[in-house]
Amino acid sequence: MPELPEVESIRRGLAEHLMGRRILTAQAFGTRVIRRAPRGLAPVVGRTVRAVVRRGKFLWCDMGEDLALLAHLGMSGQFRIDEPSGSEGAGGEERAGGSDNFGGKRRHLRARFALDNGRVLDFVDQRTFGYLAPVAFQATADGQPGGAGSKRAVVPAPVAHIARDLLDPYLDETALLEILGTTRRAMKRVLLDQNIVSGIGNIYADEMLYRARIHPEATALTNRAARELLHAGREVLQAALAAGGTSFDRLYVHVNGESGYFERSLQAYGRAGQPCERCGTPLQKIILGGRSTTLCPVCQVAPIG
DNA sequence: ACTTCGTCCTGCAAGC
DNA sequence: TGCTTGCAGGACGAAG
Repeated sequence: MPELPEVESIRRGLAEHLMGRRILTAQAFGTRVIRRAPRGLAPVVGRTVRAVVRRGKFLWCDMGEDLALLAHLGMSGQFRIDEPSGSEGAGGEERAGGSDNFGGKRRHLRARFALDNGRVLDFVDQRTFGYLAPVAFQATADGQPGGAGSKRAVVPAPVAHIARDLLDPYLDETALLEILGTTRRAMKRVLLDQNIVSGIGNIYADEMLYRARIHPEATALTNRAARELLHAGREVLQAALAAGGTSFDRLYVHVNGESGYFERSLQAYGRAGQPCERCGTPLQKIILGGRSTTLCPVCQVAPIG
């Protein structure tokens, strides 16, 4: 489940390989990957990648002339850049679980782009929650003129409602703290709401709340707790980002969906039943908003103002 | 207007 | 052993 750190790592890898590259051909396999692309992938053919940009878990190639190739990885989407089939070097495959056919049409291949440097960009996705769509740009609602030090942004239209993330220097932190302090929704729901703060998924939401010692069902936080949550959140994201930057191979834009993740440093997610690293209490698993949630029933409390 | 819920999809794990 | 069932997840549209 790629969240902000993973998507940012992928963005960097893509930028390295795609900047200035022209797309010669674009092919979608099946219709699901282009379900949000009325005209399919055709609009990007012949266009050149000017930049690779991210907002929350969305990323896109800026193709200039009011065109973006928008991508969401869903749960299992991967980008891969390969040499032309048949010319791959021997012994280059060392990845655990690397059972894909190399050179031919690999399993779960959803789209393929031919680049002007002879390489191929593949979009691979097992669970098909990801998608690609050539779209136009639109100004965001955030950064109201005169707003607190925020800057207007222009993003692909389908992303205009997505908030900035915790690592975004233009995040309106005052407004976010206000929401955290007054909301009547469970705090984990708020963290997962991409319209409030973006980039956080089920894994890092649990981590942030655990580290900030805040119960996932806590509502309106005290100012102190809200600040603590943002602080813990930034630490979690930055640590994961630092770890993710090291897992790149030359031609592989993405870490392997399973093994490449930053699970080593996770203290809450997926550890239900195991002892809390702080107090030894077995971590508890609950369902919140239809999503599995892991927490320490002793350490994590609902701050009452 | 606001919040919650159901849906999409596939592979793996657990249960009978 | 082989089958069925359940679970996982992000984001969106529908329903409350």
